[in-house]
Amino acid sequence: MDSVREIPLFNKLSEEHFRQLEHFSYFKTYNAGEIVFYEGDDPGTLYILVDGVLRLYKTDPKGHEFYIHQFVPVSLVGELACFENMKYPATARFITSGKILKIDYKRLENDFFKNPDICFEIIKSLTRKVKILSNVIHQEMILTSDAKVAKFIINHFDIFNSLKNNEVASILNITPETLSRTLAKFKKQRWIEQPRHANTKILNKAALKKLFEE
Amino acid sequence: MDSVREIPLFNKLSEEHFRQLEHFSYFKTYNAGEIVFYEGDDPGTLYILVDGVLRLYKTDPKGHEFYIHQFVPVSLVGELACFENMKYPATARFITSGKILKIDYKRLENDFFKNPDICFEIIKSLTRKVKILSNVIHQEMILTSDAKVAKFIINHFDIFNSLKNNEVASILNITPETLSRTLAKFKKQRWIEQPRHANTKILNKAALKKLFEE
DNA sequence: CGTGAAATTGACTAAGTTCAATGGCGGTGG
DNA sequence: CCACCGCCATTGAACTTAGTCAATTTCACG
Repeated sequence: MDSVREIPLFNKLSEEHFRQLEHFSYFKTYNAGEIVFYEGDDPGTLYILVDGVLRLYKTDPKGHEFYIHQFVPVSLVGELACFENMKYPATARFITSGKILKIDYKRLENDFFKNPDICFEIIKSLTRKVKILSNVIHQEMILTSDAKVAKFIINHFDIFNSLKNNEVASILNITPETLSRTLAKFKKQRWIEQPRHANTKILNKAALKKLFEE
Repeated sequence: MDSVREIPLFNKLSEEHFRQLEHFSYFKTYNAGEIVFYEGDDPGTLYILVDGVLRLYKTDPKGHEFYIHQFVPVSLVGELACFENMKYPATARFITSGKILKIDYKRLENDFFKNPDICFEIIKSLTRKVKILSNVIHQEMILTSDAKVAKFIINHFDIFNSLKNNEVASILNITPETLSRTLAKFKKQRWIEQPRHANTKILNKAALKKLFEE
């Protein structure tokens, strides 16, 4: 994807707007591990993720990363900070290599947002984010560690199997030790099975579900 | 406020739309303590708070209320559940008596959302919510209890003074005991002072700030 | 005053994290 | 081929933070 014209968010833009947009936006490629913006950075740039996986996280005073979400293309990122003119509330780091369209927000004409199609896309994006954050709150504040692990195994079984426990723990915002102990507990109850060199098997889905469905 | 015509969200609506809207919406008054909807309820109703204070909270498996936000008029509530057709992710309860406009979402014509002014209001409402939830995550996941209390004292000094510690604790999602101990700690450090029958005095704002600004 | 709610305090508990030790496993290089 | 290295996983013990429970004191207010 090399042109703003290919971005779904803008698919109904007028030719005039396209030409404007091209003047104050550009594509940038990133390597895995590179930071797009830091929590606390001043706003002003709107990001559209067009390639790669972008992780959003906050950092606590002890330096621990608190995982919030991983975006996949095509996603609008950073609009809250821009709309509200507040510092970015989280850090964005590429997990894979990727590409982003960077847009100078301040130079976007207001009438840009008069376009109903753009508005609709923005509403969709914001709605997704409310949902994401609402889920984060549920997962982190309401569920116990056991419940989080059980939910992840059931709802993201393939991801669970493809990632190292290390990575799973970081997504769940628990330590690898806690994950290890929780899995040991599940195995002891014979709710799951982890044969050597093979995928985890769920033996008692109902028991696992009971942990996170009240 | 007795007419949909007075609601800012709709102030640019056509006469035609007003008449439509009046057909599938109605005002309802509530007493303090009454529930507007429960977490887990099926969606379908859009709420516009026009009078009173409405608390949004989740309930954890132990039955504790997890405070998320208190809305004041005029606020759109429940739009996420409606847009995404998902169960309400939290419970809404009136703290004071109040009044709400209930709108049957399914009967809203799609062209309702073609109205740019409506879209703009929805974007504003969603933006507010992303901000609210983002703050909730910061407060609850990143800050310690001490930091939460310090932040609340400084940023909501008047509210802190006007509420019972009981209430403050519930807003901060900590127990009254923890709040009491934290305040005792602050007093011992001479960061605050609490003369009998008088408002709390902040003696060392910088020290308090350092607790929640990294 | 007296009564019931709110606040305080102490001892204990619960849930997870931290730290440290150990074991497994795969890849690499002599 | 195997010894070594580094990363990951596991396990135990101590620690941290805040919640729980219970007893007591304070307070507001009729």
